Amino acid sequence: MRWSQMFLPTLKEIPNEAEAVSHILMIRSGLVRKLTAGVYSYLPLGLKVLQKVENIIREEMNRKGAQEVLLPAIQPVELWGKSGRLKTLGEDMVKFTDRHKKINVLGPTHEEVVTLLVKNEVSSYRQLPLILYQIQTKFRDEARPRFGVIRSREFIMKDAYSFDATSEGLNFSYQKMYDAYCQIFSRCGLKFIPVEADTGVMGGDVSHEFMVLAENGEDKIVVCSQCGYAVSFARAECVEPKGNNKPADLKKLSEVKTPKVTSVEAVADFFKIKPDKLIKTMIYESDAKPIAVLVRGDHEINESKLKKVLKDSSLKLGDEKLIEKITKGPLGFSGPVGLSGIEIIADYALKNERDNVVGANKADAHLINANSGRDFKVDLWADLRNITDRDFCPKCARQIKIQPAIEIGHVFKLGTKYTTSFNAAYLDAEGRSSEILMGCYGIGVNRIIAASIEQNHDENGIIWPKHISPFDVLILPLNPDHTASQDTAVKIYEQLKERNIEALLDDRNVRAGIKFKDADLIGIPIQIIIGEKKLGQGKIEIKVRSTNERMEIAASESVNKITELVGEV
RNA sequence: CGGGGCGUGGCUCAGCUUGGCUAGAGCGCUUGGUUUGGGACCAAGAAGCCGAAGGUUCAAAUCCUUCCGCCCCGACCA
Repeated sequence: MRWSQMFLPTLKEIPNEAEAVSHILMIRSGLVRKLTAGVYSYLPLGLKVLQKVENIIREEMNRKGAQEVLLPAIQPVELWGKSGRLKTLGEDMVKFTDRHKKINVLGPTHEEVVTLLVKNEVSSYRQLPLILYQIQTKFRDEARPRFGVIRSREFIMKDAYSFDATSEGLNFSYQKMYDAYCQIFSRCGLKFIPVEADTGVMGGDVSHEFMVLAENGEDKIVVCSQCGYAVSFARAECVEPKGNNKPADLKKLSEVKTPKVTSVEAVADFFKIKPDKLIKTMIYESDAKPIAVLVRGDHEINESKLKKVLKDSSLKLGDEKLIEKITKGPLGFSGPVGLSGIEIIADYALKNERDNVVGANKADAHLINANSGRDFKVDLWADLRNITDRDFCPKCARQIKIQPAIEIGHVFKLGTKYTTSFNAAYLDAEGRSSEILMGCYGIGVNRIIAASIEQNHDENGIIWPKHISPFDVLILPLNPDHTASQDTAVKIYEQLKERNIEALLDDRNVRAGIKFKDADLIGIPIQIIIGEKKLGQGKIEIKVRSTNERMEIAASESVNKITELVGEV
């Protein structure tokens, strides 16, 4: 491709709309342009990268025996009512009413559609296992699109679905996809970490996320630099403290007037203590029954852990009315002392706490020196909170780190969650009917690009890993008026083309400085620099973008040398 | 959805506090010339109903009201 013919608008300045590095660089290097919040056009250079990534994905998926399909984006809303996800996905779904007054959704994901398809076509164990995948645009009306293509409302996803007769089969399919993902991300040149993950609205029990550490990530993962243990933040286990020894010299429980002091910070401030001496009491509603949940003042309740412990996925935080009914006190003054007719469940971290401050269950009052066992009874101890960076690794007990990351892939063992809703069953060799076991596997294709840039850039621009670079080499004849330079450049360009090496020829009639700056910005791994003086000595220069390494070689040998380099860099 | 910021040629921004003459700069673009290894220089140009609507005023980019859009923080989130 000749640059002068290419629609490749680069920007010198940092666009007003972008803050994250990958976002800034994607716009500056002419990969994408924004249409509206969370909606982007891909320009030729951006599309080339996208296609490279998609091809890697296709190769690895096909290698595992997955078959490509293309499922519809327009889906009747009833399908979503059937699986119960109309509610769970809620506002995130893009809906429209057609001329027949029927409501449709633009697919945010395709479990429903694919399950229905398979239910209708598969009825025997002989047709299993089956893995189907597609690469297609998904729509989600995100509450807050962010960081360019990292969280957008319209994005490209590779989604795959496995169907198996047995749980061993599901495990095998899951492992195949897991391995394919590692292969794909490695080939894309990403440093990634697979972590155990929460299943969220997808359902199922086992799940792994593939994370790329990046400053502008929206997710958090917990990593142990000692033993390498890594988990998603939501799932990270907090270790139960050893022992449960309350000394005998506990202080006396007493009430203190605390007018209008409700928040943890305010209470800590009022008593001039650290928030960790407080116990937060939250009233939840579980299976229509209220339950009191206690965590330390400086900790956050992790609702998905709570749901698991209580085996209740419909759990929700109680409203003001419920709190008043249960505690007989107003919101902000709840405490465990004197609560009756309600189960109390407490976080492990409170086990070794003593003489804490708690709400008095009446307006404008708190209790000091409250102690579990003596002043209130805990019905169940459990791990109920989010991990913090002061916690220790559950595997090796060293200090952990919490780091921001971008989720580029997620795999789930769904089991029968969808096949039950859609009654998708098969007959086994004995003629017995069973539900099909499913797995689902997603990759955020656009995110791979953003994540790659987050991970591979410098102050001058992008540095593409070789397999997803839009071109293999960039040829820069510096002086547009110097015929010998131009001729040499064109010759190299043509010869590379014959060898199936993709080159971009910067034949623009602009000054050298502009070519150099743009070259570094768009980040093609190998730059072939053809200058008038050096060419006079029969030499051209090669610059490796990632290392900044420069070498001079004889113009006559350039094509061989470049071919060699393309294989290496 | 809550909090904050912003909206002025294609891009980055000044002007707005304290209303006033013809709305500015740099980059980019067009034409001509000089230049040619890290975002050149000179000259001449094209390009804006100052986000939209309404109001106040002799007079509004500037003040007031409403709306729209974009970005950031949070809530939420395969």
